[in-house]
Amino acid sequence: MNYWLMKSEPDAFSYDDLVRKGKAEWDGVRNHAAQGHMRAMRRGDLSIFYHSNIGVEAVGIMEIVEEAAPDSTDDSGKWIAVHVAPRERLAKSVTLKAMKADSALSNMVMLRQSRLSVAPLTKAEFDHIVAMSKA
DNA sequence: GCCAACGTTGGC
DNA sequence: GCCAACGTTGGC
Repeated sequence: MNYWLMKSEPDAFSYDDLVRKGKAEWDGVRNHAAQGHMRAMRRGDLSIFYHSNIGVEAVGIMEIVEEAAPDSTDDSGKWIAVHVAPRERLAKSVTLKAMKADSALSNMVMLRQSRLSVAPLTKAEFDHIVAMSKA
């Protein structure tokens, strides 16, 4: 199983919105690196849900429930999307500041390339963020 | 609102 | 195929 981190601006689509819907298409990703990561996702993989711009923090865990398929918001046929479902909200959100300050996360792809909206996490990084949310 | 990082576009 | 110009993302 693989682990991921996916960003959304909460005023467009928040973790609460995902909980309310129960399942959602993660659409609108128009970056080749991020698309590559989404193509590599498998059913059952887990992802951190991260709020960008507002909050700037990891807020929940979600599960990949459907693998890459054409993005319904794309007319060109070039882009794919996956479907996700909420797993659990983090007891305490983990801020970008806290992640940057933690040496255990110094190689995290999202910290090294802040504009990437879909990024892989190692199992150790994923577990570490979850542990931080419980500290 | 500003700016750094980075992706895309288009001229050559 | 290079690179300047420009647009977008996202943190602050």
